[in-house]
Amino acid sequence: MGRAPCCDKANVKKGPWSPEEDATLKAYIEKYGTGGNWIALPQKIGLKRCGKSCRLRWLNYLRPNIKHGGFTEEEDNIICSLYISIGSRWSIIAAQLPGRTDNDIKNYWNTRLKKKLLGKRKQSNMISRLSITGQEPKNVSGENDNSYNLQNMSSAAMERLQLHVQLQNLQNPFSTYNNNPSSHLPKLSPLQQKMIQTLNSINENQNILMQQNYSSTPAPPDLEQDYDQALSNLMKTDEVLFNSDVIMGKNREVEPGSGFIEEEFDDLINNKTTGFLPTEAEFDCFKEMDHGSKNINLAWLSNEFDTNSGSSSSWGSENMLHQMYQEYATMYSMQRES
DNA sequence: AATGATACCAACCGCATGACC
DNA sequence: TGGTCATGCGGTTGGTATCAT
Repeated sequence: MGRAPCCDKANVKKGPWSPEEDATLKAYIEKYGTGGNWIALPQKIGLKRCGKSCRLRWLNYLRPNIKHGGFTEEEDNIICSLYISIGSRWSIIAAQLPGRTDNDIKNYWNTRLKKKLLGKRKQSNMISRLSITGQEPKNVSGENDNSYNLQNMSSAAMERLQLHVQLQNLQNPFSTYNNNPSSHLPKLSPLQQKMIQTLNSINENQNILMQQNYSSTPAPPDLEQDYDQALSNLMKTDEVLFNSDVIMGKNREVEPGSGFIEEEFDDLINNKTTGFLPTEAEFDCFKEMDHGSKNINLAWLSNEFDTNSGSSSSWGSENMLHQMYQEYATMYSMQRES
C-alpha cells in the first residue's frame, strides 16, 4: 500500500501554468501570504492545481527577486566549488546565491555547467572507458582487466574527482594536485590525492590516445597499457590508508571481511586519519549546515555520506554508509589482489 | 525544407523529515 | 509514543526550442 496522494489527482490540472493562473496565485500570495497551508491554498483561490504545484510555481517562478538565466562567472565558480565539496545539495547551494532557486541551479548544472567544466568529449570518452555500459572491458591483450572495476565506485564520486582536478588545474595549472595552500578547494585525504594524481595521469594518456585516434593512427599498445595501468594504479591506494602496519602499528595479516577493513573504514569516516579536513573558514556553507562534524571531506568523495545532517532526505542513511563501505571494500580487495 | 538529435527547463514524483495531535 | 499530514528536497520526465544533417 502506497502513500496517500496529497490531492485528488483526477481533478487537478497538470502541465505548464497559464498567465491567468500565475496572476491569480501571485496576487493572492502577495496580498494574503501562503497562510502556511499550501494544500488548502488552490481551493481557496479557485485554482485546479495541486498544493505542491502551487508551492513550486511560487518558489521557482513567481516569487519576487527571482533571477532566471544569465549565470555569472562568479556564480559558476560558487556552484562548482560547492558541488565538489557537498554534492548535489541544491538547496544549500541555492542559499549561497541570492535570487537563484535550487531547481534553476540543478538544471543549469545538469545541462550546461557540468559539460562546460568537464568538456563534453572528454567526459563521454572517460565514461565509456570506465565501462558504464556494464560490458566487461578488455585490455589490449584481450584479458579482463580488474582496473575497470572502477565502475563499482559511484559515478558521482568519480565525477567530483574529475571536477576537482579540472578546477585545481584552473586555479593553479602548475600544481600536480591539491597541495596549493592558496587553493579554495577542499583539502584532500591521502586517498583522494592518490586518486586525483592517477586521474591526472589518466587524462594525460587519454589526450594522447585521442590525438592518435583523430589522426587515424592506432595508438601504440604500450600507451594503451599505460592507460590501463593508470586506472589500475588508481585502485592501489595509499599505503597510509591500506597498510595495516602503518595504521594499526603492528604486523597483522589483513583479510577483507575479517573485521579489520570495517575498523579501518570506521576510522576513516570518523576522521581518525586527520590532518586534511577543510577549515570552516574555507566554506561558508559548512557553518550554515551546522553539522557539528567535519566529515565533509569524506562526504564529497563518497557522494552522499553525511553523519549528522537532518536537512536532506537521503543523507545520513545507512544505505549511503553501506555504499561508501562497499566502494572502500572493493578498492581494498583489489589492492590485495594486485 | 524536412527530419532527427540534442539542449534546455518547467513541472512532476516520491521519499524523508519534522511538527502536531 | 506512534500516527498523520504538510513541507522540503532531489531525481526524473516530458514538452519545446534550437541545431545539425
